[in-house]
Amino acid sequence: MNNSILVVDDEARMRKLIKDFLMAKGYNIIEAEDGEKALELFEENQSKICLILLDVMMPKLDGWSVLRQIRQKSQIPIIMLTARGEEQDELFGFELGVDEYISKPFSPKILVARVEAILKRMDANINRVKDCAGIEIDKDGRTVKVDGKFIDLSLREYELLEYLIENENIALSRDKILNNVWNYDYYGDTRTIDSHVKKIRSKLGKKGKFIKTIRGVGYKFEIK
Amino acid sequence: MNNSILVVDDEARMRKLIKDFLMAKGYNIIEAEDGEKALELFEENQSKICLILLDVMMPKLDGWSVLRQIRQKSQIPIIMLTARGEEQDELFGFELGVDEYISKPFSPKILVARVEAILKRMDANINRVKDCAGIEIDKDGRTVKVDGKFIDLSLREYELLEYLIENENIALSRDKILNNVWNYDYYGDTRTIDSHVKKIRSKLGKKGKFIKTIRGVGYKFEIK
DNA sequence: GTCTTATTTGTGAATTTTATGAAAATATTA
DNA sequence: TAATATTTTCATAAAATTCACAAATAAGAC
Repeated sequence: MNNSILVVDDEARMRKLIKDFLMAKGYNIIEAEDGEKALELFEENQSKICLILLDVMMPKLDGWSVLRQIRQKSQIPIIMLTARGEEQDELFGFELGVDEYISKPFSPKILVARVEAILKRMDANINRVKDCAGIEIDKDGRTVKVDGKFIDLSLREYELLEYLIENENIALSRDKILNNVWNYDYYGDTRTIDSHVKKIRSKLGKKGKFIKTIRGVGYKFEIK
Repeated sequence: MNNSILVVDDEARMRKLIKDFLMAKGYNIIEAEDGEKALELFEENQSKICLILLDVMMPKLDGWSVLRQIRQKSQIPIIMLTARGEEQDELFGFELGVDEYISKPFSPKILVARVEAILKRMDANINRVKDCAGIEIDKDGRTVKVDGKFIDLSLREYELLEYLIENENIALSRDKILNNVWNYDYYGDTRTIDSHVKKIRSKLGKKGKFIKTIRGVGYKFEIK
């Protein structure tokens, strides 16, 4: 779907380098060789693009101008590519809405890491609904559907389930759960979690088994 | 603990400059004035060092050679310090495992920022999963895979294995193991460890042999 | 090779931990 | 305030793990 990355750089060699590494990670790449082209392509493919990699130094329209124009209508994440000696600009760029800088030359590892870090950060904020193997959780509506059917969860049940799913594949100790789902000043029995887990499991039906018990530790949400 | 940075540069003035800024940020600095010295010091202090700042141009053994030798046994983050005009080498350097470049002259602010950015990213990645010759251990999920297949470990089994692998290549006495894996107030039979080792070995299958017996002492995890 | 010592291994009882159901306490709503 | 729903606690049942013991095996010393 929208996993295309717009790469804007006047050097074909640089574009190719970036393209190779990001395509290997499963992203689709749209290339632009200058600022004007970048704006055009962004316009055309806005719905597909999830992130822009933008070189600062370019003929015709430079990176800062492109940035300003895009920021007038979109909050899409933008990573600026700066060359040597442009460090001084980095500090001022954040005001204009730069999400991150990568200075050339950069290692592919760094490139991929930053891109993924940013996308993850965005996802967390934008993605208010998450679907885990048919358990659909809508954080705005605070509702949960299992196989398309709404199920009723009480406040604690909902929050506990949300927390578990938020931390999919991570084993959570009872203490950690209490600290995050309950108020941190809760001093009751740690076993109260078990009761809630029991209820959630039964309300999830067959999918209740995705809440795994980690003996001696706590619980983990895991689809397996 | 391991917050030392190895700074390798033939110019004493440059080393001092870097040292001053990084020490102000709480890092411990180990200095080397040439490549040979760098390799020696890295060997000696491997467990303490968390990052290497490596000048490219040096007498005796240049930065690239040092890089290559270190990469043969360690994935420690390495930042190369390049002088102006050495740009052409940089792309090839990434293949050798350079994490980042900083070109001289650089501002102290940039130096510190890059160092911290890399360390932060490494932290996030290193901590999560570790792969030792096909034994993959995920601390967040508290799961262990052997050759891609999940194996079930009980609480003690998991913690013991994690402890052994955490201390790869270090012989651990039974007392030390008891103190670290069991609650410190455990006063049972020290032979209990043996039973657990046995179970872990059998669950690891062929790879169980990586848990070595150190007669008269205890055990050691070692891939050999 | 034999003797001594340490380790491995299998077994099952004791212990620990979790699940469950139900009741008590608390909060919410009408 | 009464009725209702939710949260918490508790007791017991069920499940899984831990651990001690002892026989078998292996390693090292002489």
